[in-house]
Amino acid sequence: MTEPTFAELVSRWYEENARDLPWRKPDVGAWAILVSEVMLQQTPVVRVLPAWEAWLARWPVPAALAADSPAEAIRMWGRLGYPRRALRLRECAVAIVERHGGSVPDRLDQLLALPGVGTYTARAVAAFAYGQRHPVVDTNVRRVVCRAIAGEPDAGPTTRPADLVATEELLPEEPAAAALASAAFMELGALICTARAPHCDRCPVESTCAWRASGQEAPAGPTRRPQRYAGTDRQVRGLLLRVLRETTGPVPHQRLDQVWADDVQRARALAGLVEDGLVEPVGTEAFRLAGDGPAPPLPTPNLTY
DNA sequence: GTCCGGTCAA
DNA sequence: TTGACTGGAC
Repeated sequence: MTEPTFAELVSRWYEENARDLPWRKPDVGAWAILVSEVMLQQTPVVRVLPAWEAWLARWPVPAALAADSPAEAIRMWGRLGYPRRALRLRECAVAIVERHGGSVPDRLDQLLALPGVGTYTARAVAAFAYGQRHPVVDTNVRRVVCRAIAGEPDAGPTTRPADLVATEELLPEEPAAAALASAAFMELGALICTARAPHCDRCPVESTCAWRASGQEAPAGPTRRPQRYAGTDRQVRGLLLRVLRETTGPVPHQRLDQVWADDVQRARALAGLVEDGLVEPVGTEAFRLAGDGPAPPLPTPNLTY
């Protein structure tokens, strides 16, 4: 009898303990999975859930989103944060229509070439939507592998090629089992092997965890600079965008002036939104969400002769 | 106040 | 390699 592997232990735990998330249901297509991965990039599951449902109800296929305006995408993004993701997801839909006939590609290089799709998301879609064998490494997986295998207290701030290799070595050979294991690693990091207060008493690999065995050392020091939000351009961008989102069409600049008192910072934030393609000037006195114009005129039947 | 994280551009 | 990019939960 051989000992169960690390991936087998975590996968068994996953099958008993995974959260019941809608994008994990068996009949969910690649587009829905791609949308969920982009939304989850920097955002907790609970906030993504309603936005994902609404987004896919409105745009069930990439071509539907590609045909709609950036403004509508930004509006539907709501308060998920990092609204450039909405813009990129729409650009991604356009690219999928133009390059791949409207179907989410299944090749890693083609996924990586899509706007807003990076190392993590490309592998997540290839694995979870298409059942391919790829290491899928987000911050949770990096932490799990770093602790349980290397015995180190903390993973580095970014995913490095070595992290992909270390994770790949843990995957079962069979592609579907590998995809399941990747989902299981992520879930373990999200629910048990959490950053600050891990629940080792409920961990399926506690007995083989190198970090646990070595005394569960705390991370050496702060690995990240303190993050601030209040008072930053980020906050001002958010406030400006909220006003624009809640209005259809142009908003007079006087109304935008009310969201933030500091003229210099407000102007800088607004210029940044324009620079990012989220907002566009209308004349000299107003701004609107990108493409939030009147519907393009329908071709009118020629009745004039 | 503190925590959180993938992508992209600089 | 570093920093910009949000907004909600705690």
